[in-house]
Amino acid sequence: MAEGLRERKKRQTRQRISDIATGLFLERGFAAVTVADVAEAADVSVNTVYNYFPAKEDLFLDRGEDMVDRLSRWVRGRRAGESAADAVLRELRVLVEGVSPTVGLFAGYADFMRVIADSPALRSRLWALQQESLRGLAATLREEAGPEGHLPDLVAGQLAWLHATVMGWIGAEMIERRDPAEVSREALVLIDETEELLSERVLNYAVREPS
Amino acid sequence: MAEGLRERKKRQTRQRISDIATGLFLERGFAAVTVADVAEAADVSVNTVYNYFPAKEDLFLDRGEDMVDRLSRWVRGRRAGESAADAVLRELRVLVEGVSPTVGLFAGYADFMRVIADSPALRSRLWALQQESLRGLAATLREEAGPEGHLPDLVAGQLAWLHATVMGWIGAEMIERRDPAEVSREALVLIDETEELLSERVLNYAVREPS
DNA sequence: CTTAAAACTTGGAGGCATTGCAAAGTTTCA
DNA sequence: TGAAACTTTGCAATGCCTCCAAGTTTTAAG
Repeated sequence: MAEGLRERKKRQTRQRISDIATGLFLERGFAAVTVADVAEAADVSVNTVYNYFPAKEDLFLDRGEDMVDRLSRWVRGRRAGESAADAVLRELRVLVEGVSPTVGLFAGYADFMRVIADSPALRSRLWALQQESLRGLAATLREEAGPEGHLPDLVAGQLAWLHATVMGWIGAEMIERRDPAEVSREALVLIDETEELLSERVLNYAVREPS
Repeated sequence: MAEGLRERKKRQTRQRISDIATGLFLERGFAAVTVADVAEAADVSVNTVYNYFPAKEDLFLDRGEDMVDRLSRWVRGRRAGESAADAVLRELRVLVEGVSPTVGLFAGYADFMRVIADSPALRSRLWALQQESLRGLAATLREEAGPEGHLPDLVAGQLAWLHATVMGWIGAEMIERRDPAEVSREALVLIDETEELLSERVLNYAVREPS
């Protein structure tokens, strides 16, 4: 059964509102655009906007929500013989080395980050997403390596910190309008340095047994 | 020159507003008390409240602001032969072992934490304070160990994470109304486990030379 | 094809945080 | 004592967000 007309329209409307809102925020800044502005530009009522998005911040950070699962996904998909940390480091290096937009390595990311950096509300929401990511990763590690003790939470904390640190650094550099390829190269160095700060205990946690 | 009447009154008023607000929040929760309620209870106008506190959240987290300097202070005060991490671990252990209210080890902390846990706005503000603490610590480490490379930021990240993790765990346990002495004992174990996750690199960073 | 139920949209009213402004009221200091 | 400096206050306004009741549209059953 093909998905109903209703579903399709809903997704389209949601996407349209989010796109238009993002455009306005990039153009004028987060604070300078009201929800009423967004509603008008998207040709819906303010109530409809709130029907799709719980809060104004979600209009801008809608996409970043796939970032929440990223760490858990990477760990769940680790290869035989790889630890959780190995998987995270490998996946991160692949994206950074490939100058992937997924990690912010594209010219337009500067504008995006500036909007966030200038808005306390958006920064807050971003931290909240990172917290969620951390919680999710801890849950995954408890599933994969047993729920005993503090280790799942502690290792999750280390890996989430690693990820947040690298992403934060990239954001800070990109906001200076630096060349993505150059930032990519230096980010790889940062990843190396950060890896050296992780203990063996962390690096060898939750190794997937060879099948 | 004795401090003027004006200064004294200002400090008293500020303190009174903060105290009354805290009492109301503890009693009814953060969201259920309006700024107008606080103003009325403190017998001042709403504008006066905003004169002293930038936002509603600051009425509750006023005290937590000494927490911002804590890590920097500990590191700056490290003893001869001690690294930054040594100092943080030592000071933290002293407070935890002493069942100090400073680290949340007192019965009333449960109510305090519940108010925060129930309010996204307060949680946000708390993260913001932690971020500030991290930034401050990184600055301190750059002063104390030289500004080259990423190391000051990375080590600051590790130490701030350690502190936030332990404090967060204590908060979570105290919110369950557990016995402070018991939580203290277990927290010491957590600190041990966490220390084992720090690399030698971190543990030996910024050692103060024997004078 | 008709029709009732379910789901979506909308307008309107209202609560609350926060800001700006100008009119008092108070404290300081010459 | 009187002007300067600083505080407090009332008032108005903006903007986020919620609730509610009245339409509209889509679905699915008959």
